[in-house]
Amino acid sequence: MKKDDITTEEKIINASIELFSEKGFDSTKTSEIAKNAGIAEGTIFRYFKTKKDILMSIVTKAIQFFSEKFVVIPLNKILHTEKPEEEILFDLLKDRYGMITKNFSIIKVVGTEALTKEKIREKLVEHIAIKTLEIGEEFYQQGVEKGIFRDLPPRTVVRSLFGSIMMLIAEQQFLPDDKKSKDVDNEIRMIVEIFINGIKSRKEQ
Amino acid sequence: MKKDDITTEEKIINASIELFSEKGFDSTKTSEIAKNAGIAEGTIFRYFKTKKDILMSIVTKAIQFFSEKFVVIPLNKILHTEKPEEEILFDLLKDRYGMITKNFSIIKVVGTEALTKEKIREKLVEHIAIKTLEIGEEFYQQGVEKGIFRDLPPRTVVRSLFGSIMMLIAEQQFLPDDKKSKDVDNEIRMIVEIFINGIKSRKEQ
Amino acid sequence: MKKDDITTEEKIINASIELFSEKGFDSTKTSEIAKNAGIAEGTIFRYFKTKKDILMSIVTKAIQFFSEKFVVIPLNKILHTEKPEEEILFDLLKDRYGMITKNFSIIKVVGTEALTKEKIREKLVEHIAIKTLEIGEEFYQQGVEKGIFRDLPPRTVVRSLFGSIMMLIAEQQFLPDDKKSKDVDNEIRMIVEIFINGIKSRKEQ
Amino acid sequence: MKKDDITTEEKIINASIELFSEKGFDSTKTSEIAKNAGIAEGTIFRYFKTKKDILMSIVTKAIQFFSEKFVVIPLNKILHTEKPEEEILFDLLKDRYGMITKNFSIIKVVGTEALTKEKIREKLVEHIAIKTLEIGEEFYQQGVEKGIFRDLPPRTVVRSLFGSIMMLIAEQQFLPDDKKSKDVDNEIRMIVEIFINGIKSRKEQ
DNA sequence: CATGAATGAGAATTCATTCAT
DNA sequence: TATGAATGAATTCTCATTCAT
Repeated sequence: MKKDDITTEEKIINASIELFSEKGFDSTKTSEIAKNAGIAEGTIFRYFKTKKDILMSIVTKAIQFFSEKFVVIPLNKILHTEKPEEEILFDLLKDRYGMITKNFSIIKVVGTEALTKEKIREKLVEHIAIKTLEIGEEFYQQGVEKGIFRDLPPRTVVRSLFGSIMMLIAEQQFLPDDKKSKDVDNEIRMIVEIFINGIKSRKEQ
Repeated sequence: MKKDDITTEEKIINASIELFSEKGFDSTKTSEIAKNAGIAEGTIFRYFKTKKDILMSIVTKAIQFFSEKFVVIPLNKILHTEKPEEEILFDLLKDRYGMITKNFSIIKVVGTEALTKEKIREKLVEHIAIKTLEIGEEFYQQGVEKGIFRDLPPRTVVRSLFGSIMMLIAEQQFLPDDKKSKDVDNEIRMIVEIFINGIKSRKEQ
Repeated sequence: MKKDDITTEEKIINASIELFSEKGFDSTKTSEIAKNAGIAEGTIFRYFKTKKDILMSIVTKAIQFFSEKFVVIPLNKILHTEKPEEEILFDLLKDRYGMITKNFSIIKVVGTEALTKEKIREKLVEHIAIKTLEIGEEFYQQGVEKGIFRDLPPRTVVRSLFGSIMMLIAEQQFLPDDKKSKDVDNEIRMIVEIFINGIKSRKEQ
Repeated sequence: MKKDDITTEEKIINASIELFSEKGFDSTKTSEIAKNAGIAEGTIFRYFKTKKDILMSIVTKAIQFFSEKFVVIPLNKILHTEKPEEEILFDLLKDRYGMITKNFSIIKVVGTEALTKEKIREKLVEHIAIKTLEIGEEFYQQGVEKGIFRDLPPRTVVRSLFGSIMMLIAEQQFLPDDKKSKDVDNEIRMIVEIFINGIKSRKEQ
């Protein structure tokens, strides 16, 4: 692996992700992709038959990547650990938070396209959303069986927790600096705490 | 005022919302808007200088509409009621859920544009996001003062609850029928319950 | 003749002359003509089949008007007077200058159109240019016969004098105030003087 | 540098000058420019952002070109010569006549635009009209100082002579062949003669 | 393989003209 | 007769894609 070992195809993909996430697919011109990638416009079409193929390549790679990261890896973590559930949850969510944040550009691209393209939405739902929920539900069920968690509808629990984390990510991505939380680690910890213990005052119980 | 009193401008706006939300702004042709609105293509430009102006009009109207619905109205509901907090929350979230679901097309349009357009994002954050959070935080603080809620960071609590509801909405909008929850009312009730009581087994306490 | 005795057709013509001379025929929209004339856009087409017909009407009227003013009237003045030639010339040119200046808008319109429209140019040449030259030449010939003027090619003399006056008009119309001559009467008098006596120093003779 | 070294941009400019001068800017379609230039319509917009930019490019280039030809070059001719004034004038005017006639298309384009566009008119006045007058006045003043010319208002003299030449050009450009002068050289010579000696019969003096 | 000028199909936009009221 | 909203043909302009070098 030499230093400049980035292929022309990768240059195109990277430039495209950056521009698509900034301005959207349709508003990004192939001339801009070329300039951003440091290549000639015509060169793009030696690697991708059409502009749409670039998008599809990004989407396909992203779904593969995230389906692996979200689905395969956590399974092992969850099943083979002795830590308390609160810790497991914190680790898991922090890991997810980091991964989503690090790859936010590509997620924005895929997510935006999913809004209007049935096919992409279906793949996203099938390969990531459903499986992620299933793993979460599995984890929750184990807790229920161990008597750690109450016997609530797992889907509802998992979906809600995931929503809380997504909202934290949205806040960090879209709010101006002076409006967003500073200590993300602590935010994640608080979210887990709230989920586990609820917000009701102890006096009430 | 005759029976079919829908102005040409409204026809254009409605057709545009439908198409923009389905296919996105750029992929929607003005010829399609015209056909969908049942008017000639040229007529569009008597009402909107450019295609982009249609989008801007939709966004502006939407922000006005939702800023009123989300910000002004709930304040009264929250401050002048004697119901238990759990009921207030349920009513409020159900109301929000209904409103978002009913106007999902327009929200999709505005949301999608906000992803790539700084200006729109700023307006959305300023007029809706921040204010909605503030009202939620106000409500939570009152509960804390009354000793009903624990003294947790209000922003975190509100954001998490809002995220949970948004995820329910996303599920309902994007998952295929066989994968999504059937009884939304009950889902909302569960979400409130989880938030208030947490998921920890009673035995643990 | 009541005060507001200006017909709708005249309103359209006047508004059109003003706008055509300011912005050109093609750049003037019928909507602007209507607004300027204080009528509805559709009304224009009750009086003129097409926008081009307005222009043609203006051009035709203008050619009629100027052909009368330039050709018929001066003939009499020239033939039935006892004043010295220098005075006749001054009177004639001052009269022409005033008429052109007063009607400059309409002349600008007709002139501009003549540049690109063969038909209009032909009419202008036939009905005004040639006849004006002929009258001038006739006047000059009389002077030659009387021994007042040298026997020079009449066309050259008349054309040159007319050019000098036109250039004065151009200066007055197009130069900024601080660059143009103040005393037009005197300018005309000077032009006549130069033509009659030349610019050569007397010492030289 | 190959034989047919005319750039695409030049093709567009040349085709545009030809068409604009024939039919006017607004009546010339970009499709016609493309056909006339032997290129695809879209190619035009690789070189000029808008159709108007073609016009502006022509105007700018023309003003530069003529300001150089009219202002810089003649100064030297006038100041460094020993010929009699009549000869200098004839040479100068013949030179101007040739240049204007050769570039009449482009002058027609710029002139027409100047009639309706303040900005262009200002540039034309500032860079060409005023300077040309100044040079003429300088030349005349020298003659006055040498005692060759009478002490008349230089502006009036120069403007009038320039007007006479312009009218000759107009005649040549716009009158039908059978109506216009045949021997232009002689016409120019006559104009100079008339200016220098006037039209008054010698007997009168 | 890379280039970038040229292409042309397709989209947005303009505006004179029509016509129901 | 006057109106002005609606029309749609005509035009400008965009940009992904091609292809000769």
